[in-house]
Amino acid sequence: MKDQELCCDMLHAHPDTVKRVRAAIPDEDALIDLAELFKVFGDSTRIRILCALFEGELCVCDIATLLGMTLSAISHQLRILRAAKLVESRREGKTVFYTLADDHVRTILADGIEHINE
Amino acid sequence: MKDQELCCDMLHAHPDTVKRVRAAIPDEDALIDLAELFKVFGDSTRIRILCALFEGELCVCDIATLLGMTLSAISHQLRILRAAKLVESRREGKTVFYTLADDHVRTILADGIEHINE
DNA sequence: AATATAGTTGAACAATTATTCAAGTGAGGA
DNA sequence: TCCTCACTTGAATAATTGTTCAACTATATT
Repeated sequence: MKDQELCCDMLHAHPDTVKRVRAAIPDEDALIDLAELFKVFGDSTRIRILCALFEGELCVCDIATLLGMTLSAISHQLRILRAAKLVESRREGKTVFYTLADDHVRTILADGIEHINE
Repeated sequence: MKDQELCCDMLHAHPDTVKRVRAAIPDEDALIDLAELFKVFGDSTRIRILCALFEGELCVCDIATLLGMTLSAISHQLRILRAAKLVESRREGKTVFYTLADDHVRTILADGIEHINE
């Protein structure tokens, strides 16, 4: 990140437009959080896990079997999904079951699918 | 990606559940495309560009000024946004103006914001 | 034609990240 | 208590990716 003067001389930038738009953009911290959230959706393993959980509660071993991946790989991804509050877990004996945390997941994925299918 | 047998012995996996869910999950190619789309949203520079374009058409130099970044960096990101069909460009003399390609961008970002603010 | 400006592009570098491997929990059974 | 199973975790590695730098294109001006 450099000074604006070093970017280019910026003589061409439209000062009024820049001023107006700058006032309207959300603060940078909020946008970083937003990017972090979408980063979580930006991996096909995690998307596949979320889609699997659309059908209901699943244990880690079921998810691993479904995706043909190791327990370890799935567990690492579930950790990221948990941190983003997209999934929740409950233990029953030796088994840990995962579910979708809320309906935002469905909504966001549905919007994405809509954009692709046009 | 390994054979399922190598993942773990999978004796614990619930075969009926696995079978049912496997039938319901979209095919892998579609989910890879979906992940690619969200990957584009998963960067705060690109999110900031999209938010700036909410306010209307902007030239590359304006965007660079707004974000305090180089023309080159912005141009690289605009290329990715164009490839994902999230923005469109038109040239007017030496200047290239960018706009949002459609309303899906607004919808997807709004859903993301909603998830964060809960 | 020569120059300047707005923007694009390719290569290189640094930083991030998904998966693997090996070791570690925690719960149930013998 | 010892063992097994379901899962978690940390470190290492390979692949991906954002920014910079330098070179290039395209348009306008003189």
